[in-house]
Amino acid sequence: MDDALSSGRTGVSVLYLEVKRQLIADIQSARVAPGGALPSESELAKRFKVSIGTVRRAVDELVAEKLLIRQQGRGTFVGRQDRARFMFQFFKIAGRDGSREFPTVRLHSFAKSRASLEEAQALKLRGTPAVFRIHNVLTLKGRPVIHDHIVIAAAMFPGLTKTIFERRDSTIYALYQTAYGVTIVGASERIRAEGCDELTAQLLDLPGGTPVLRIERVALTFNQQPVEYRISKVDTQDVDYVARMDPT
Amino acid sequence: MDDALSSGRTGVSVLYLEVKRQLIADIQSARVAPGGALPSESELAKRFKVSIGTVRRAVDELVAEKLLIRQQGRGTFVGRQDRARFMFQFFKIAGRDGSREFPTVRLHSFAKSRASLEEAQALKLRGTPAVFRIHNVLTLKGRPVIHDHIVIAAAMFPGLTKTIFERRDSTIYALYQTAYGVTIVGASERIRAEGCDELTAQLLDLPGGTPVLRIERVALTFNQQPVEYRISKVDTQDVDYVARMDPT
DNA sequence: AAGTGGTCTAGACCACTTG
DNA sequence: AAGTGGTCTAGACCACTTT
Repeated sequence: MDDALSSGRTGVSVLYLEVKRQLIADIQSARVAPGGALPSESELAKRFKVSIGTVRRAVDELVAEKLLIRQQGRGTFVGRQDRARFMFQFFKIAGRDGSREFPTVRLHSFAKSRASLEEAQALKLRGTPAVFRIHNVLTLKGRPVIHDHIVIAAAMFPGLTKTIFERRDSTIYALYQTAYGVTIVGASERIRAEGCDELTAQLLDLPGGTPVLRIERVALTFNQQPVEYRISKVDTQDVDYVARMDPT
Repeated sequence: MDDALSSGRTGVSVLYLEVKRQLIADIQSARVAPGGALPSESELAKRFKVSIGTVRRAVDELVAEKLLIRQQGRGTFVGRQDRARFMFQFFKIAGRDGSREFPTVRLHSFAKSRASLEEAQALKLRGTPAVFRIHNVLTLKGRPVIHDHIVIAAAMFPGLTKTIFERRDSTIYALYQTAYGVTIVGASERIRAEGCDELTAQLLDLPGGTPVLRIERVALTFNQQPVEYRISKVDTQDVDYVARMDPT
């Protein structure tokens, strides 16, 4: 993170996008660690040889994308995958009354095996590569309501073990970020209703065939690269999946 | 839409928010019609006695909220509730292969009656007010897959009849906007899985009790005011509800 | 050619945090 | 008091659309 922008002013300027790309590169390569402070805006303006307004525009977008956090009077910091952010951005389950609560997570199984074709496709991997396969049971208000099946490429998380996974002190996405430098920036989900399978019935203590929500999530890092494929089965007798449709 | 900003610079400035409020008021009161052009940015800057950059910031946000549409070289226009926008912002159902298609809509029933307690609460109305109650069947690729139950306050749509409703030439939200000046700006949804009821089974040609997606939507106009309460039952054998989780 | 939005600049002044 | 982000200004220049 040292020099002015190299881009040869390619006809169509959009200087601020070049600044933004540089900042993303600096975040991605961990030249600035999660939680760490960026240089001040005037400093960045000097380095990139642009006006401070142009830096602000680039930073504005990164703040909107939650990669950076501004604090007036203090500075601008690299965003962290903490609990609050997880609850806000990724955990869409709420009680009938609208209550939102961080779930208790119990690891049911952790294994290394080969991806199915469907899983490999979702993760954009070729063949049937080695993956970690994790089953979790999430509890809300003392009742098991979610059965998560998580699949991640072994190649992206070298040396991951059951112990490391269990001993994490925050969210799974925080583990990805701090231990493997993999920042989840978004996800896409596909949801449907189905009669629940046997494993889910057992884990959630439901009669077989009870209608459950099936949420298929692909979590993405920079450049839309898939990181995690997760299938959640949700017992929606007491909870809902809540979505807001603000103009995108 | 005539004078400079009246706000007495109340300590904390945020001038651009004042401009934004003014512009919203102008849109809401239909001083500028849907599809119509706003005055140019320099014109607005003069009227509001602010710099053009401040106008731009206000307009930027309204564009992000899809209330305004900018077209370089042409002008800035008030957003319309057309099919494209409906598909993009509100219609979240896609085929297994990801295909998105505008559904064929068949009116099943149109009636005026009283709101249930639950409906009144969702629409933030007191007592059990008169409502229009509409059942629609939506078809994709020749198969009925969605059963919509729509509830709207009669008071907000005076003179609405089955004929007016059926003869609309675009989306329901376009009808709200053009015929009643009610612009839908967002919605919140609660989703769960349940065994399908009898009416839905009949309309979607399903065996009773088949797991279906139940989507409860409250569509909102300005100031988060509820306009429409809609319960959609979706047969997710061939389609999914798709959601993107970009940082909000 | 005239008018619109789109980008960028250079700087003023304010609000807030820290030492 | 010094340093940071937050708002606002006044203007230059560019890209695009319309006449």
